[in-house]
Amino acid sequence: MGLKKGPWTPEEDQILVSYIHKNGHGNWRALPKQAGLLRCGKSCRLRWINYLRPDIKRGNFTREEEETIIKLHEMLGNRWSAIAAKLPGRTDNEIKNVWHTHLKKRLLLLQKPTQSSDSSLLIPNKRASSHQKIMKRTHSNSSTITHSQAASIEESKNLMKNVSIKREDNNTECLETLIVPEIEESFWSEAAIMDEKNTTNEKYPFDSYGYSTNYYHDEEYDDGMDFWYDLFIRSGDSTELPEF
DNA sequence: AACTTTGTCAACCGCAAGTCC
DNA sequence: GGGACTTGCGGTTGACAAAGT
Repeated sequence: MGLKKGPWTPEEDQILVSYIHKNGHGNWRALPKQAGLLRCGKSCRLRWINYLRPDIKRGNFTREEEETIIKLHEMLGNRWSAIAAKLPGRTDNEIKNVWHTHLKKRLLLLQKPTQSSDSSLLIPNKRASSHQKIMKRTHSNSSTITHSQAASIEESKNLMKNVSIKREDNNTECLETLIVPEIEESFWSEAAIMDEKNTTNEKYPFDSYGYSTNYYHDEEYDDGMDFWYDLFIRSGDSTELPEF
């Protein structure tokens, strides 16, 4: 009762930091009362662990850190604290956020579709609009299902093949339709081979993580994932399939 | 320019494990 | 042994900013 919630103010940060520097944090539950903070102990602990600790590393994750997260997640699953233990200065919360906002989508885009049952993750929302434009020409060949139906289709079905996703808005029917093209098998195998060999050539200005290979830079793509996204889309249309 | 949608990330919540008495 | 309390973890939420319409 009477405890504050929500974002911490600089003043609260200052109080917490100076208290811990002076007294340590023996008992988190008792700490806020002793320090004069209107927060629960849990909130104080979280703020210290995730933000105020002196050994916290700030700034974007490096490529090496991202690769480490991907590899460790492959081995450990969602054990964020265990993953964080291998990345000095990074917190489990931060790693969890990076995974959900960047790495998971990146991997899903490059994974074989049968490994995912959640079609909503196959296409980053941010790109839905341009994707919609690109896909209009294939519209006539597709059947239509609702988004929720698509999400519940079992792994046995290949969601990437001629499935359209109907979007719903405030219970109104079908405002727009997204069509996911059939992907040539060669797209996935080629991407995997390229990544394994760390190949750099004109066909692949970016590796599968979305980083520039430095050999070639196409100004059309300011983001390596745009390159892969376009390649992904084009590979579903044999008339525009790049030279695999 | 106004409104809507989407992405990001700090913070919260519930639960399980650990510790103390 | 077991109940009360504390700590730590992972999933989820919500505020805010940026991007899109």
